[in-house]
Amino acid sequence: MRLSSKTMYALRALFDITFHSHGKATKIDAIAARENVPPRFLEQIFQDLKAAQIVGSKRGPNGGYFLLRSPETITIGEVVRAMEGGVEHHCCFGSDAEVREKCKVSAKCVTASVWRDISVQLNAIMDAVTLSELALRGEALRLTRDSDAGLTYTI
Amino acid sequence: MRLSSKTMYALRALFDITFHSHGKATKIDAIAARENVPPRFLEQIFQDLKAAQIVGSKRGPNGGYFLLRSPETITIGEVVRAMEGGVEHHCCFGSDAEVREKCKVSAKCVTASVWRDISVQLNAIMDAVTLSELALRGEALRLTRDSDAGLTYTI
DNA sequence: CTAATCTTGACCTTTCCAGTCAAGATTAGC
DNA sequence: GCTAATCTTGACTGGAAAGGTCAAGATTAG
Repeated sequence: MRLSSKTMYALRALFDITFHSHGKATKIDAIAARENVPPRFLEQIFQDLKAAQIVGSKRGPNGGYFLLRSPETITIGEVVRAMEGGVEHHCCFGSDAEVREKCKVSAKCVTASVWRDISVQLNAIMDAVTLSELALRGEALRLTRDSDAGLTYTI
Repeated sequence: MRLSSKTMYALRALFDITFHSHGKATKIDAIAARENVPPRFLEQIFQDLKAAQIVGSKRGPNGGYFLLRSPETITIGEVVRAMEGGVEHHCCFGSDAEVREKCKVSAKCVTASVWRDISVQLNAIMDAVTLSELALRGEALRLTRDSDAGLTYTI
C-alpha cells in the first residue's frame, strides 16, 4: 500500500519536464541533477514511461525525453498504473490463476469485491490530478517561499 | 500499491468471525479451514490484529479470537493501517530522515504534497466500509448463488 | 490433569525493489 | 564523415521484505 520509489521518481521526473521545460525534450542528466534521482535508475524509469506512451525520446545532442501529450491530459493515475501495473484488483489472495478460479466458484470472496470497489474509487481520485496541476502546485510552493522571504519585514 | 496477502488474509479472517460467529470467539483452525489461509500464518496475523486492539483472545478449550468492538465500528481502513502501517505518506523518496528534512527545505516536493492529499482521500474511502458491510455482502453473495442454483429449471 | 488453545519468537525461502553497469545504436553539428 | 552527446537494451546484484513454517511454552475449561 505504498508507492515504490520508482513511481515517485517517475512523478518527479514528469513534473520536472513539465515545470522546467514545458514538456519539451529534456535530458536525463539534467532531470536527475535537479530532482536528485540516480541517473542510471532514471533511464530505466523512462523506458517504462515510454512503453506506456507517456513520453517520447530523441537521441543525440540536444536530445532527451519529452511529453507525448499536453500536461493537462496526463494524470497521476495513468503514471501510477504504468509504473506499478495498476492498483491490483487481485482477487482474494495471491496472483495464482488456479486460486482465483477456485475463488470465483466458492463465491466467498467478499473481500475481493470490496477491494475492487475501493480501487475503482482510488483510480478515479488519481485520475483527477494532472501533470499541469502538479506544475501549478510547483509555482504555488515557489511563490509561497519567495513571498515568505520577501515579507520578512513587518512593521 | 497493492495490498499484501497478509492484509487480505486479515480481512477475510475478520469477515469470517463476523459472518460465522457474529464476532464471538472463533478458533484459528476453523477460520483457516473455512477461509483457506495457512493456519500458522494466521496466528501471526492475529497477533498484529490483537496489538491493534481490533480483536481479543481467549486461551484453552473453546477459546479463540473475537472482535473487541461491534462490526459496525471496525473499518477496512483501520485494518489496513494496522497491517501495513498505514498508507505511507512518505515524503518524496526513501524513508531516510535526512532526505526528508532536505526535501522540506528545498520546497520542491510537489509530488509528496499531492500524494498526501490522495492518501487522505483513500483513507476516507476505506474508513467508509465496515465489517458489518462485509457481512452484508457475504449474505448477498450467498443469496445470489443459492437462487441461481435454484433457478436452474427454466421453461 | 489433560487436552485444546493461544503465545512467543526464531527460522527459512523466494521474490522483488532499488540501483549499477557495459556495450551499442542514433543523431546533431562541425 | 567524425565525433561527442544522448538514448537503448538488457544483464547483473545486494539487501530487504513478503510469505510462510515450526517448536516449545503458557493458559484455561472441564
